[in-house]
Amino acid sequence: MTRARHTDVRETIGDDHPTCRLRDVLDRVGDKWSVLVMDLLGDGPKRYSELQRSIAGISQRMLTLTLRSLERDGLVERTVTPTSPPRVDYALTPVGRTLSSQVSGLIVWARQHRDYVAASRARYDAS
Amino acid sequence: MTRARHTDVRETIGDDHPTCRLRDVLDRVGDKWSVLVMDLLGDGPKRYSELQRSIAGISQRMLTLTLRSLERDGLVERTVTPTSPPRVDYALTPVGRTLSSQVSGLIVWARQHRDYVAASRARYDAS
DNA sequence: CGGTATCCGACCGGATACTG
DNA sequence: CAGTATCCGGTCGGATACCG
Repeated sequence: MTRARHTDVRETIGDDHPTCRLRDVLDRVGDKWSVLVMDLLGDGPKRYSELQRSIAGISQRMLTLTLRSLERDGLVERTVTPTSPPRVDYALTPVGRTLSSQVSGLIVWARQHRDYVAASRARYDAS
Repeated sequence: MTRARHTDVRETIGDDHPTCRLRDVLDRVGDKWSVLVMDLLGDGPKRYSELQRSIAGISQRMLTLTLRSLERDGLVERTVTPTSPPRVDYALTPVGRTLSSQVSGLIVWARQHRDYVAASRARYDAS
């Protein structure tokens, strides 16, 4: 939202001119909390409190904001069971699952190459 | 298998050791400029000024910082030709290419689903 | 339980100026 | 051409408090 601040993006990157859209989606992937949430939800629906426990370090504020934007993008579905106290479940939508599998590929990459990256950094910083 | 395809994101994130390295790598993907630069370099080596021209909207500062961190991570190689004026070329390393291909998967996803995402947002914002 | 509202410090990144 | 240095406004996100 209001990413328009960042000037007019008429660029040669990608084939399609509105790179803003492309960037919007990539920003979603770029968000570290979104990635972690989508990865967890790839395992199946989870309650709010489950997510909060699983992602130690995330603040209530950020968990809510993350879930809201994922829901807004149609990647996550929110289900409220009006018991008392209320129960809220989050699950990936079908489209959300397709993104989740892409993200999963990235995570696999990250795990496979983290030693390489760490070594590269050490070497770079040494010189 | 219910959770085999997932990473150990369940580890705490509060303590910085185990997961933060994973996150460091994902942050690289998360950076919007890094993604664009890697995508461009996927086509072959490029000069500094070519990148700057292709990615309209990027500041000189950010292009330099982005390239430096990609180089530090061993994903991009910097080659200086000491002519006058100097010429600097950037190219993906072999490992950089493997990440680049993951990234292109994401970009393909983004193109395929950008209408869906846009529609979801419109519907969400309307309610 | 599952949020919302508000404050505020940290950091990110654009603009600008200068250099080998 | 390919950077580095500095300033600084804006945003992100943690902490805290409160609510249905």
